[in-house]
Amino acid sequence: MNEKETSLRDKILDISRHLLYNDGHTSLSMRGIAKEVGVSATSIYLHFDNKDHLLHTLIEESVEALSVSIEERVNENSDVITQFESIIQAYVDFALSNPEKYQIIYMVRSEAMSRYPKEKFRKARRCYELLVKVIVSGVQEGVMEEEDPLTAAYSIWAQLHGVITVVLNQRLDSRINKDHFIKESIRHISEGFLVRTQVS
Amino acid sequence: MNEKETSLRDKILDISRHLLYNDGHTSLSMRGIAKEVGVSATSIYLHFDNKDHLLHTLIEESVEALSVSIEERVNENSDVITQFESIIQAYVDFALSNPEKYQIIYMVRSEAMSRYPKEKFRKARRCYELLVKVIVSGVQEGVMEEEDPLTAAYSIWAQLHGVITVVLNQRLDSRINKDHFIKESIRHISEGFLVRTQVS
DNA sequence: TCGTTAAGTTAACACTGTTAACCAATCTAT
DNA sequence: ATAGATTGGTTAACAGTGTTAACTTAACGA
Repeated sequence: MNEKETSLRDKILDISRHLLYNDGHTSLSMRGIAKEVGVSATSIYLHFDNKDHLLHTLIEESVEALSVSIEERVNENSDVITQFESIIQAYVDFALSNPEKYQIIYMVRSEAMSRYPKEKFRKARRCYELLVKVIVSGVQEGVMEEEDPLTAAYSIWAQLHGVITVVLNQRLDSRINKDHFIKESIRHISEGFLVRTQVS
Repeated sequence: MNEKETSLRDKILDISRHLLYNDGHTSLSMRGIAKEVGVSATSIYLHFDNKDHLLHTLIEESVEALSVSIEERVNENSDVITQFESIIQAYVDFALSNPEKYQIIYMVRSEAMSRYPKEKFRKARRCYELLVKVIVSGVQEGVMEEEDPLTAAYSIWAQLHGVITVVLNQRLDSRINKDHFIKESIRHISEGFLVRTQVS
């Protein structure tokens, strides 16, 4: 029965994620989730301590999915520049094709995040460390010039996050083509970190 | 009396901004604001249609302050590169020295923002247009190479926003020095848009 | 001085997260 | 096999939320 029927816990998570993404996180209510799942509101408390815990679990899920998605894509090629670019591309692709999961990472912010257990942040650092390793290799091979790879890695994530936020939150000017914006932004960001090769 | 005593409306806005920034926006309640102001909860409805309207007013205030702050700083010097850099610096400085106001622009997101009156977004575009003008000048003078200045402008804002978000939300690794991170990020971002001058 | 308006109030409604108390089924150990 | 504990669910209740309706009370103009 546990095989065919997905567990209540998972059902709660799935429906919560949908509601959270579609209706925003202030209108997300335990009662609303419960009704959608078809169960009593208090049943949720059998699987999650409280609303915070539920949200934190959603975030954790998303971070894990993002990490995996990036790790899958970067191992294949061994050329350091394409590794660098494929990490960036993987990050952006994940965000754009899993907006629910990506947004959730940053959506439930400030208030609930201040209560987010600190040790879970460390899990998210896997991505950072992967990028750091690539940057270090890049510096060794002379295609990058970073004195401080850790700072550089965080800077790249931050810039990418900004770009994605603007796109997903639809704060782009209507005159701007979304795909063009993304492509140009990625180009600028990675060019900002690669040593320029004199072309002409 | 209207001179010495600040209006109730302004008092509500001030206290709301503080509460919003300090306690997060889910724990911000009309009743809480009212209690802090020292007035009945329903009195707020005499000045704002509802909670959304109150939040939107806070955002508008902040956007206005940001715009003014940037415009003040960029007019003085006429060299196009320093103009470009001073816009960026002004944006970052505003965000870091007015975290309450800056964060509020993006804090009340997703759910409330979808109800944010569209025409007010246009007000925020003043910053963008200023930056676009500078980029166009930069291209003319040959210090930049942008085919699409509008897209470039949005890309810069987005990247800066990402960097600032990471800093203000304290999602930086503890091993990273904040000021160094900011300086390096700004450098990378603006270098990504300036034509490289062969130094050596 | 009467009517209108402005700025505030209290009472109430329909929500919210969360806890306590309870119930029924299932598993476990004697 | 059966008594006891555990599991997974329930309903009722509490305190707190946004918001509306109805009411007061003061100031102002005709």
